[in-house]
Amino acid sequence: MEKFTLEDVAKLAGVHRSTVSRVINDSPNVSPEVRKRVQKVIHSTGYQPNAAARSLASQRSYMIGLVLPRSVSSFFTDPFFPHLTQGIAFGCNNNNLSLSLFLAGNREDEEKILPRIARRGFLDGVLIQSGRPDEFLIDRLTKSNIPSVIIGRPFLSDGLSFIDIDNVNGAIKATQHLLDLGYKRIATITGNHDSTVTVDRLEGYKKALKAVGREFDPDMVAEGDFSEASGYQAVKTLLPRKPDAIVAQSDIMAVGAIRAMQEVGLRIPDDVAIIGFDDIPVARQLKVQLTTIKQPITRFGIKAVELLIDLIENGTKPARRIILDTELVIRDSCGAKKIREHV
Amino acid sequence: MEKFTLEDVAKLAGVHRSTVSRVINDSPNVSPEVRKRVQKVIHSTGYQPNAAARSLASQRSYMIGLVLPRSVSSFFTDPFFPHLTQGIAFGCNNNNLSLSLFLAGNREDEEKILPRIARRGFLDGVLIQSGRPDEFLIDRLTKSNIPSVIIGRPFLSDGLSFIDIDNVNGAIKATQHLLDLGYKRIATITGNHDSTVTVDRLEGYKKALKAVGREFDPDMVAEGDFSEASGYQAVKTLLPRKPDAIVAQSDIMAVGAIRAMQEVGLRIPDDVAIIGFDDIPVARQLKVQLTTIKQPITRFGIKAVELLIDLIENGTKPARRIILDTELVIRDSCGAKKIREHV
DNA sequence: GATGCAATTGAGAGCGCTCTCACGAGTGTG
DNA sequence: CACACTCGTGAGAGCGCTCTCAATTGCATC
Repeated sequence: MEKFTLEDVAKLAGVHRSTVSRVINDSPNVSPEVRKRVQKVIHSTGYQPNAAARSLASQRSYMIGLVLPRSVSSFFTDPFFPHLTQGIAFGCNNNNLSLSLFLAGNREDEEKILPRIARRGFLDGVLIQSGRPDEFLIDRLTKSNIPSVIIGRPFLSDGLSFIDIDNVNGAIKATQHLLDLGYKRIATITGNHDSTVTVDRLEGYKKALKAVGREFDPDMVAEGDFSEASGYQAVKTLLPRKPDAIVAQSDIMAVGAIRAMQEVGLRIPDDVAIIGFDDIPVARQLKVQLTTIKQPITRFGIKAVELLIDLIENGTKPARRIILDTELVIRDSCGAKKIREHV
Repeated sequence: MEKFTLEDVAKLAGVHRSTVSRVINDSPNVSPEVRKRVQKVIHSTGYQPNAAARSLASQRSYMIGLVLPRSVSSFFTDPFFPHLTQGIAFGCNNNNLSLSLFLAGNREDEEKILPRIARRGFLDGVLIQSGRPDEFLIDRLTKSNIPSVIIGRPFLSDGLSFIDIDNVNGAIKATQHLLDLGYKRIATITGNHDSTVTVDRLEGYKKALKAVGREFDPDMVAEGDFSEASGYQAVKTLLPRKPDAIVAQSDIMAVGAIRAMQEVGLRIPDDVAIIGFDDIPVARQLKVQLTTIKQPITRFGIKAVELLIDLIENGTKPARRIILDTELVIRDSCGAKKIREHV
């Protein structure tokens, strides 16, 4: 098992190293008998080509990186990220790629990580979670010419390839749903303002209101940070404004919001309706199941990997963009299933 | 920027490739002036050694793998895993290692992943999350001679190196705390029974009861699966037995349990006390802050990486074990801070 | 001034693959 | 039967590093 190389396989099969290489990379130019003989040896010996040698010779590592800048601290508070990571891992498994994970806790980490990521001969490409407006890692990595796909629209998307879900439209659907049900005082809990996700979902919220001639009221907006605790806090701010419905920009913030409302004895959806965003499992597990905007999280991850492969194989120019659709999932937290006598 | 190699740096610095290599790997035998000159060139050109070439020549990849078998589906329902992953990532950053992530969704994934992990020249070692009793991946990987550290005591730990927290003792502390406060009918919500975590924590619970001469009552045990929903369900089973306190084997199950109890109007800790396990952030964010057994999650991850490095550098024999201590964190969910007139 | 020794540098043989090129055998064509 | 052409295989030159060994130098020693 120790140090078993191509050469050894070749000897056992009575052919030249080159031929074994051809079999492994299923090149067409090998006669059926020889191919069979070589495959038999490979199988019986459990031979696996040396990854480093292969990378060096072929200039391909078949490994991609997933980079989470320090700004993505919600990796640990929002189940969205583990799910996304899972989707990406699936995409990698399906395409015989390996996935390398880079988590930066602080600026120092980012500095330390950067040269490792950009090192030639290491990664074929990277997926970078978009972050704040001036994202150090995105800036550096995209400049380093390594094929990169940004997960989520970056603030400056010029010339960059990215994949995102249609946040604007998703928020429109959510707000529209509440409007259709006759709610009048629709508040919203946003993520942190320095995220395009927040910006886009807020824009959708505004657009939906405008579409029915409703005035946008800044007082009906509370800023959170995509954590459960921030949803809880946001409700404290919002309650004095007497909303009858809330658009939460993430399910996990909706969970926090519900907790806060239940504490003061408000019933959902009777007193206040609430709609989330993401459709993570917890949405289904609440006592009052959460109506939400479903993101195709797993598909999102898989598509991201496929887009990156496209860039790796066919060049990064021109920049490509993929926007995935969302879906309104109606459960119980907005009262759509009851007959509403409102309006 | 394209194809800039050691040789190019050498030419610019007017020395031989070997010398540049020495500077990069800070070998002592380089004169100060030359070292300075070479470093200047490296800096000004932004040179980074080719990872594949280096791995091939040195037989070290400076990359380790984190393997999550399909049985670890709670990666997505329990925040414990993202935190652990973070700890591991920190450990890697501190030691200039890269981290490769392998998530298996099903058996097919595991088969597909295995040869990639075991490929020579790819990983220096692997961290494997322990799983079910007959874990396919653990079995295969440890047999393949790649240095491996199991995260969490495996069922069959013979000859394997692993790291775990002291689950038995942690559960003793938890149960003891409730006993000390005078609770009489202490129930417990466990994880899935085919996990050593569950087994160990249940054992601690039993031991603590026995230590004070209390009989163990199987009816006071409800099996969950470390998910919030299972904690919720478990309470439904447990309530008819009228417990006055509950040891939940994870915070997230405690959250579910609390939700269930609040729904039927039980107050915490006045009607039922509850203690969790893990000390994830949510424990602090609940209205009634959760008393819990704190795991040093980040340190756990860092230590795991260090143990693996030890195995890589000094050989895997004899097998090494690290058991980390837990800590009782007293908050409000057990009533310890009020003066109890019970007993 | 011959000798020994440490410090510094250069030379070059790998590491285990891929991939182009050359070669020989087999096939078809006029 | 000479020719071109395809197909399968072998040869061997890299890929960009590391690391051992040899060569060179400077300096102390006797």
